[in-house]
Amino acid sequence: MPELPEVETVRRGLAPALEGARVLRVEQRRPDLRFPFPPDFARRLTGRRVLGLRRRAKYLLADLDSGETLVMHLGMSGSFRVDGDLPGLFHHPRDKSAAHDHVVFHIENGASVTYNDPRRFGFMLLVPTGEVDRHKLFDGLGIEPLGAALDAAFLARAFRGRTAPAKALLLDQRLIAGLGNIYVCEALHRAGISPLAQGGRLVTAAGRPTAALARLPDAIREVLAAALAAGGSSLRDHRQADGSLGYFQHSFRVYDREGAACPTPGCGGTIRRVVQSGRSTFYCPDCQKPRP
DNA sequence: AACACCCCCTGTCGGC
DNA sequence: TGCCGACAGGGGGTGT
Repeated sequence: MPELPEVETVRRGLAPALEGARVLRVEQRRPDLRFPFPPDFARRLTGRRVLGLRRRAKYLLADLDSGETLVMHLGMSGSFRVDGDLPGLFHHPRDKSAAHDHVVFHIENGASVTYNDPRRFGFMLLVPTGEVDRHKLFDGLGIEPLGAALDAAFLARAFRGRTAPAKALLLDQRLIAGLGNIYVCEALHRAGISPLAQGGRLVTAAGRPTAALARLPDAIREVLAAALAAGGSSLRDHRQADGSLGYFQHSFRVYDREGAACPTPGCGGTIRRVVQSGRSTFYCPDCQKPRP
């Protein structure tokens, strides 16, 4: 599920249950996810109050009154479920296998927050709050794609001289942090840029953004904003924390649409699927330039 | 340094 | 119906 719009949607769903509330009890049902849980994981959370729930890139950060921050990443298949009768929350069916309910946080307001992750590519860490930015995972992270730093000049600096394809550069979390396979494909289509184009070809000899590259910041912002407004994308029945389904997948223009007509007005092309760096890329060979 | 590839793990889906 | 390979929203690690 989780690229920036999905993680932010999860954050918004969990915040009412967690922010300002105290953790009464934690069930940690296995020793590890992608990585081992931190030593004394449950004990270090028990009795702690959650001061705030933040997001950085695709990470969720729960700042605790102990001075530690619970760092959570959802990997490919992680999701949270909130159960309880807290105002603003509601029960929803446990439609995912309880065999993959790996962590349950019992909150003093009567809610419980369950982390489910079949593939276990997600993970949880505890890091001193003041050291999060210096942590190995965060130190090299790139800019937030919805922040003011994303503009054509930034992309020109990032892409200049690079031979890697534009798709790979946009997926590189050290440049821009938060985009994933879906929204990179969607943003490149909206900007009319081929995912196969070498990054450096989108920058002039003088280091200026080409016209195509100059369209990319708005394309990224627009697709992320639209996805956020839709509550993210729900593939394979992934649910938001409150049990509802995001619906941006109905607005995909290219992702998972191989063989479909390109939605660009007057284009007439057909969406293609290719593999780049081992992952599917969807694009329109007719309106995404330059052609490979 | 930059890039390509493999891997982690489970579930699902399409083809035969 | 059953089996089997391909593939899935991420990203860390390694080899060239």
